[in-house]
Amino acid sequence: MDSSLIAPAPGRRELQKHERERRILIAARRLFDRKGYAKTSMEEVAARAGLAVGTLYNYFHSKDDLLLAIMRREADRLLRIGERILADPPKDPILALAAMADLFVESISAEERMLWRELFAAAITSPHDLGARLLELDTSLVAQLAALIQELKDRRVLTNDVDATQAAMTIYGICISWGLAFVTNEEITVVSMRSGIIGAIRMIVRGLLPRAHQ
Amino acid sequence: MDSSLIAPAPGRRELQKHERERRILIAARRLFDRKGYAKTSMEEVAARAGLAVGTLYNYFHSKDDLLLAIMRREADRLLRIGERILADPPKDPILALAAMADLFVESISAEERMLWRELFAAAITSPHDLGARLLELDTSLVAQLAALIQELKDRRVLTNDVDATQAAMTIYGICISWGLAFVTNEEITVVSMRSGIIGAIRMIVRGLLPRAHQ
DNA sequence: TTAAAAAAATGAATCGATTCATTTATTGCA
DNA sequence: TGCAATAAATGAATCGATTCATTTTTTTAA
Repeated sequence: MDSSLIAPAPGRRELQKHERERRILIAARRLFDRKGYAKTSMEEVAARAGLAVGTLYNYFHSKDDLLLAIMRREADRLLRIGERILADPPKDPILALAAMADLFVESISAEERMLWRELFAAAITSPHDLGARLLELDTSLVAQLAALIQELKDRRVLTNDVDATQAAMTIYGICISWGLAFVTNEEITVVSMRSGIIGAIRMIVRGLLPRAHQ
Repeated sequence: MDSSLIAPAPGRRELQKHERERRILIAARRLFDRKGYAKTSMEEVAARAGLAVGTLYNYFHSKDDLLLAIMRREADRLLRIGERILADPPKDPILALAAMADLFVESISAEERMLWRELFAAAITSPHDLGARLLELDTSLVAQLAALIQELKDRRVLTNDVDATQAAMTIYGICISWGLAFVTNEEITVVSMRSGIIGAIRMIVRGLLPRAHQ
């Protein structure tokens, strides 16, 4: 008989671990989507995954942690697309920055806004834990944005006065504040969030002061 | 004998109500400051206020609601100062906008940042409840900022192209994102938050495009 | 193959926010 | 003043996240 199926063989444990983690994530995802994050209890997630509650905590430190794991995929996808834009950015600075902002818009609208809302709140509440892990993402995105702006400066498309990091943080901050508005306000659509962000970018690029040559 | 003290007189209930609300707020404030919001239980607040837990809920819908009531004062002060700035704004647009932003900085740094952090998180989690009430404040502040920008446009200090509301939302968004960074990151000081915000305002006012006349 | 060791799973217990049926206090009125 | 009506206070009960001592499974080594 095949001992790898009947009798436990070395490595079995590792496989089981992945399989269970996957099962937990799928169960949680399904329930969070159907009933909402707050209304879903860890008991329910455990039941759907065919495990005991305590077991969930061997895989994820907390309910929020479970949520982060679910949302993480989207965030990673985001960074990869960002790399691509960076490799060959649009010539127009507004379009280039808008392309980066679109990543943010897409990722935040790819999942239930309720889930992002809970994730944001959890990240704020535990800055050392969840928050720190989301911050890594922020930092990477700001770095990408800063690299793009530096590139545009080098091409003389943007003024040399500007500090690329500062500009990146500012634009990213605008994305965050629109993102927060979006996830907390059902009246804000993906379209209005997008045009709000792009409008702000256009304004920043052009400036508020009257132009001599106009 | 004085019936208003010994025997219940009409109006006694009303007085008692205010007194108790005050006692609850003071007790909660003291405990939140000393032990932190999360570590303080409603039982403790009740005990310190000399009441039963259930009674707290006759005065405040939830623990978060209690927190909001504590922070509310600061927010109202903010709006009143905003009115004053609006009445006689600095001539320089950057200084004028910075004065408004300073309000935000002051109010957020006047209390324990941990309390703002919890309040922000709670507002995000319950957008219809707490969030809606904080949103009123945001809306008022954006309106003040927009009024200021309109004033600067009328004086021809800012370009006529700009949409005052859009600019106000953008600048306010930057304040919010810095505020979030501040409350979630101990390394960010009041000074660095302030200079970050003012730097961003300067950048927005001047724009990123190269200037013909430079 | 088997027994000890290590890892993982388990679910009862804890802790805290919130609810609600019951009790107590206040008010309005005769 | 005394009684019914109303408002407020009460704390035991509920519900859910999280912990942890115990049990079960898997691995290791003889």
